[in-house]
Amino acid sequence: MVKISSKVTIVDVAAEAGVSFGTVSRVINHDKHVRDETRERVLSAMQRLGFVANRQARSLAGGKTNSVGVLVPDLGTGYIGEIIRGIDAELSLSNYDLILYTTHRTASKEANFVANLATGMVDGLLLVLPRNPADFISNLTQNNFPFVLIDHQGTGKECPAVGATNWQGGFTATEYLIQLGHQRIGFITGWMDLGCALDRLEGYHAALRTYHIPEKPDLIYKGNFFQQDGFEGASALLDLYEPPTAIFASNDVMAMGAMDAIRSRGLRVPEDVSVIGFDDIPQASLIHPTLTTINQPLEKMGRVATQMLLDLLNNPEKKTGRIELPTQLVVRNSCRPLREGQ
Amino acid sequence: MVKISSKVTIVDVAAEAGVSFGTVSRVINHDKHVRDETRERVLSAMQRLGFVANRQARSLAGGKTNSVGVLVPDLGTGYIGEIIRGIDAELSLSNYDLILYTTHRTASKEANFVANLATGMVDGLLLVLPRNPADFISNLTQNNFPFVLIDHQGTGKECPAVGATNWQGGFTATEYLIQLGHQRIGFITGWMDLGCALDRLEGYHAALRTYHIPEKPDLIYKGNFFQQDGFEGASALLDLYEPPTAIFASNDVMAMGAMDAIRSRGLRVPEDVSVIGFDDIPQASLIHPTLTTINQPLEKMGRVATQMLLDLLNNPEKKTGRIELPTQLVVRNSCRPLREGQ
DNA sequence: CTGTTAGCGCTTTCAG
DNA sequence: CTGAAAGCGCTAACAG
Repeated sequence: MVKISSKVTIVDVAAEAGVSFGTVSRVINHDKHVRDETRERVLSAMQRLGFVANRQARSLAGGKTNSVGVLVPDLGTGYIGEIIRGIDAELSLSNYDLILYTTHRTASKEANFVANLATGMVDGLLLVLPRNPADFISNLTQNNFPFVLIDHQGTGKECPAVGATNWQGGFTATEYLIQLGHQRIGFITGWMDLGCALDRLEGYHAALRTYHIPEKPDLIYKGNFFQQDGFEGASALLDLYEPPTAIFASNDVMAMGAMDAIRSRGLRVPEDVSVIGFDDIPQASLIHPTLTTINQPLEKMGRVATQMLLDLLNNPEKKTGRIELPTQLVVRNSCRPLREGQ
Repeated sequence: MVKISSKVTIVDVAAEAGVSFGTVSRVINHDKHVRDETRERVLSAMQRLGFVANRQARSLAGGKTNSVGVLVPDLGTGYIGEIIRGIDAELSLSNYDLILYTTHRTASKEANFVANLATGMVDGLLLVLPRNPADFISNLTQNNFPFVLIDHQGTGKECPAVGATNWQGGFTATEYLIQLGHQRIGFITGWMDLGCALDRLEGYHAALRTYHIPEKPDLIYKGNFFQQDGFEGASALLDLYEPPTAIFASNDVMAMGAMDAIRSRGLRVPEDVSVIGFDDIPQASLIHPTLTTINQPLEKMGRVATQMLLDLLNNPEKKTGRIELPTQLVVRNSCRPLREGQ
């Protein structure tokens, strides 16, 4: 078992191996200019003494921290958890530590965070769904500080980011509903300040147009990604003179809200109204009926973003743009073909 | 806006303020031995230059890192997310950073983690649901390394930990069902290696005894906290010659599995079978019907544990034992009174 | 109260 | 290839 608080330093190792501590440092840093025999001797000394390099000291001297900061808005939903899971997985492969900052969606926190950043606490940054990234992007870019945005539509500027094909997902979901025979398809939007919400809506529009289905503005309800919006949206849609036979919610949480609204009116899902979501969060397969939705590869997005960042850390000059990972239709039990006369 | 990568050091500040850098250090560390006027001068100089102390250096020199490590098994469920949320909230109040380690429930990761620990990466440790804490506890205790366990039954040793009143929760849930008129109450256990699972079962037994309801071993199904166990457990229970009229699952996820099993047999929740869970995870209120359950104050547990740790960090000698936070019945829609002749 | 002097443990030149 | 020396930015005695 590894002993805790082993205060073995390179000096101890050097003594044990009979070399200068500079040589030990070289071995630690995989410097080529060490004779194999010497390296072996040092390595075995390290082994014997149970040496573990002191990160603090390495950072101070070397000017790097070996840890990346991850800024997330929240931890409540499984959504973000999935992304972090991916980040963590990739990071643990590369000897970087993960320092987590939560903004709780407040601007003051974000500022505080930037200050921390300035401390040189981390070598790079992973920004998950930043609230208003514009503020930071220019600052970060100017200072040439490595960072990658996750799941946020770029603000026009070219900067490293990973997202999902939201437009395609919106299209696919709508198309699926159309192919099931639905024509009156309600849509509950996400928070329209976010590019992803916009793209999903665009995808919906495009599918409608592709299949020559008349678009009715009434069928679009403006939500904000919260469950309550789903409930209210579906309620409003069902109150229409010609209510939709299917509802496409911009995220799973709203889809759940919609399902509740539908049932609270004595209707059934999917018999009376089909519901499709977006995200494929873990609970999508846990609810009843299980939710048909568009899968966003959250975990993978975390991984890819991390890879991009590590790459950036190694080649600071490297230019990288936005990467979009494919979304995918996941058919479960919340949608069914339109019945006769419905 | 705070400038990034401001390389201002205490030396710069000292020059700007016209004092020695030692004095600046004193100001940073809230040392009382500084004349107010001097302090002001330094403070304003810091302000002007946008000084931010370098954590690495402070750590190296001062022997502390100003960050606490949080070890979690996983991030998939909202369960852990809630706890982290509490930890994060409390930590952000105290200028400590949170370094997250995920074990993914593998022993090798835990070992790796201990090694990291040895590096002196963190000042203290928050261990969320450790897999086999016995290995670490002795090691940590021997080295007098500050740590707090979260939601794990102590292994008999007295050590700082926070948990919930699982026994009480088990009792309350069962009692609630009994008061609704149920007599045949099925129980799906959690992973019995965990103290919390055991306690919940004990609570169930106690309630039955208290109300003089005969205990039938058949009504207890051994699960492992996974949804699948809930499904299989409920299926098995419903296959009994005298099936239960209510099912108490040791956690919400299994309760959801149970609900699925019930419905897949054409029965309804709660009309035909009542279901109660444990935890009150976020999705408990999102599913249909909403789940009646026992609330565990996850977020608060995180907060309290963090407070304990910070306390420990300040008074290393302080002895603290296990703290149990109250669980609470949350009545929603998955239970109803027993009908005549049921 | 404040300046000075050692390091903390390691990376990086710069000589050999 | 390897040793020696100079810091990284800060804390913590120790003198005044």
